Amino acid sequence: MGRVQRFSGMAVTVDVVVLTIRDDELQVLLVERGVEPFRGRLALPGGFIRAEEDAEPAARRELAEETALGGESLYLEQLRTFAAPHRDPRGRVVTVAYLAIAPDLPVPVGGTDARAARWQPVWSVLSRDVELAFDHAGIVEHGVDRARSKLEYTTLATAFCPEVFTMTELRRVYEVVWGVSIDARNFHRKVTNADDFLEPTGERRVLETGRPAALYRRGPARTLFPPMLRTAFPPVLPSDPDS
Amino acid sequence: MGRVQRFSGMAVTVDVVVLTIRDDELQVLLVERGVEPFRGRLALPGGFIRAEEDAEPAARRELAEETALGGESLYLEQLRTFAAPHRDPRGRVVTVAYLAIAPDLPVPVGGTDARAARWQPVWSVLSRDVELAFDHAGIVEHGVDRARSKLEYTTLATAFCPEVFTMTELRRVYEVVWGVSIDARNFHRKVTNADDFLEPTGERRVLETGRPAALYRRGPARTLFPPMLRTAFPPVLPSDPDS
DNA sequence: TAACTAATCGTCCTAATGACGTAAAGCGGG
DNA sequence: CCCGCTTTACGTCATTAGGACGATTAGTTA
Repeated sequence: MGRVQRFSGMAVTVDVVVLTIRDDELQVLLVERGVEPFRGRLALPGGFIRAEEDAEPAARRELAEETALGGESLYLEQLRTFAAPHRDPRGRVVTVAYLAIAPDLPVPVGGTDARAARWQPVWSVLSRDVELAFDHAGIVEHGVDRARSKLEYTTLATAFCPEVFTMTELRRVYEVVWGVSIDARNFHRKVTNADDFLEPTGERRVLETGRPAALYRRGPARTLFPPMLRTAFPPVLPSDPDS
Repeated sequence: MGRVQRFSGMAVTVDVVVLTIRDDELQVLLVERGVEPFRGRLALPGGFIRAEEDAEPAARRELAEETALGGESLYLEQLRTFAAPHRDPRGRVVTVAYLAIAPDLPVPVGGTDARAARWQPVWSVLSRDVELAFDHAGIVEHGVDRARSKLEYTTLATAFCPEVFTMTELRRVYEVVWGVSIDARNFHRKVTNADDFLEPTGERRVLETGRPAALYRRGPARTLFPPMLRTAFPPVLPSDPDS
């Protein structure tokens, strides 16, 4: 059986948009590039898929190598593939982009790699205040768009939360990602009515102030019914047929 | 600047899941393979991305070459990328899968290519009664899944319809793709209330029997609000909306 | 003990929608 | 020309989801 490279040999990479909520802001994980092209510029963590490796394991491996983010508790889904002919000045590079959602991490992630990994508010990327390498800004846009959509009809919001969390923490996820404010009482009613979205742990957490909050963990449901519909669509991004 | 093939040279292809509704069934467009591997087996239309070509143009080109389907009125969106190391026995082939939706075509499509293109009911693929080449059965599953979901939140259903269509034709799209039956009167009310989903043409079509039906064309809306929620999720396999 | 804060529960009212009845607009046959 | 048949179009009713917002609860700190 002949090798196929004679048809079209292209480099294939993975890039990961890791989103989290820090300081009541939606933030994305970026690494500073140590080599040309775009040396010193911020970019998404990622790298080449190995010869005997599927795309998703490659995404988890690159994430672990560059940002010391363990893949275990990390939500990861394929976003879309970017294949514009000249998106990489080195030659033909096709990248499979992934979207990851992480809870707010107790320690700032530092790569085992030479490059420094850091969290950056997504608005600074979407507004182009921070310029990313390659077409990574567009990839971040797609990732944020996907996350915003999936909060509506899936239980993805819990991926932003730690193992156990309060109702208010979950509500903050929606508020921060969507950029809206939500009535705490209606949110509480709706979320507790949705089947298998949340499981009460029975425990409660005492905060500095106010009534102690009940603690929940994610339920088995992956789709949300009835969905959390955004009545008004906040200013976001250019429209996109995907997601 | 060095070439990048030294990192990981892989063949990159596109494959297209074209869905339509024929004979009140959801059908997928397949081509018979003329070469090894899987010679004679049915497969999705597709082929290698050219050196200076983006993925979506490649999908439209392959579709035109193999199935004589013009890309103009065709809805096309990226589905996802399949990159399992041994999905192609010839070597490392990564494929970017696309989903296309077409109205029922007046003439059966014949490829300008040597291979014959034909429509096949999706249930025959999903049930594995018809075995496709490579991992294409799984790709079809993803495509059908995507189409079913997007009927809920987007105006994708109109992509199954011709330029102008009746309310009943649109309702049949939902019934066939979801495999459910829908009350014609509630559907009519809901669809006409949704903003910018449909535009009445003012014309009406006289059929052999029954009251003439008003004709509509797609409105500008791409998302559907309020969405068409599936209350019950039907079995994925054999669909029989009648009876 | 009072003041304060945040979480939780409850009430009202409107919009959405499932179930289903009924009228309208074409046909063919007597 | 009316009648029965078929399919589309419109209406009614009852239930439910959900937005706005009042009131209560359970902790804290002063």
